[in-house]
Amino acid sequence: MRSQTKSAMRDADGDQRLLEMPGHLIRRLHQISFALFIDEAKAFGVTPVQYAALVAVNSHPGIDQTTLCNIIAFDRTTIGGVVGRLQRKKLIHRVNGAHDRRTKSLYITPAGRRLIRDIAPAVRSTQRLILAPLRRGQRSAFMGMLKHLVHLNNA
Amino acid sequence: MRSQTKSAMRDADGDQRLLEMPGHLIRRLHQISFALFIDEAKAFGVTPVQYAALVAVNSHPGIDQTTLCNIIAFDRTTIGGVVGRLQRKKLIHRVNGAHDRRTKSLYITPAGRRLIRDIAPAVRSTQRLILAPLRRGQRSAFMGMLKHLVHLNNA
DNA sequence: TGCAATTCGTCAGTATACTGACGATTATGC
DNA sequence: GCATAATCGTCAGTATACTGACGAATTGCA
Repeated sequence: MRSQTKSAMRDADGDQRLLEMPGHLIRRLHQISFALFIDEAKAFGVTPVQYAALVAVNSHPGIDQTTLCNIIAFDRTTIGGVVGRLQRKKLIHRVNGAHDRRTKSLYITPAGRRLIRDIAPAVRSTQRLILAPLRRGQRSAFMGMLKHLVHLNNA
Repeated sequence: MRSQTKSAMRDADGDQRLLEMPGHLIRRLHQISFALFIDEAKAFGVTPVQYAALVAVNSHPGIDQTTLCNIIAFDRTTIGGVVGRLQRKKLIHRVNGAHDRRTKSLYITPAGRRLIRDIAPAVRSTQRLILAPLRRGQRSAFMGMLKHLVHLNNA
């Protein structure tokens, strides 16, 4: 890489700039944290997204899909598939809304409750692994900024 | 929410814990940064992923798809579709590898070069917007930790 | 009350992402 | 040189994600 033209050097720099952009690094960290979850929780066969939906349904029995989306920040269309897969695995069940017949009310099953209980150590170790490269003091600083970025950018 | 049982309160707390997990916040920040890019660059009709691939092809003329994946940390299967869409938009072209007939060599087109040049302001403002909620001094700290997390977790 | 506007879940379409497998091709070991 | 191993791009299958549209149902307002 010593004998290239000035223009080619500028191009290679552009490449390096790309790899240090926030957007690119955030995408990669998302890939990593998703993969870590799948790996740590592989005995349970659920994804981070499915786990999030399951926890929210457990906390809000009879919740409808749109409200669920608002809590965990999913897309209204995406949740259909996620909920369908949770239902297929018999972790939740779905009934037509009693008061509003447009809605579907979601309830966790005993199997779903068991999964939440049993998967807890894997979830904790996943979150620990994600932040493991940081020093102790940096972790809370990073989490604080992460929360700040998510909440402020939501508006 | 005042008259619920102790058990229901524990459940609602579980909900709150979920929303503060690194994995969940990273997923949301990824959604946000992806959406910001699409919005800022909507006049150009490319995604962050397509932009990354285009920049890498520009920096490495004749690169094959697998090497491209290694540079920008994509999946080998995913890149097929991304490159196909860039080709359909006439931003790159793809020819069979001269030395190794298993490979496809990728080259940027004049239109691709123009797009990289013209989209630059939108890319810059996207990266700025992502970090906008942080104070000046926090931004470099956040970026440093982000790089650290990505590089260390890669192993 | 009745009609318009809104909301809920879903569908089609498109894009990213990863697994496991495969044919074609190249590299390696003997 | 030749059989074996490894690699490249791709395919099928699955999962997440978002847009725009739609029927069904509810709400709001006149």
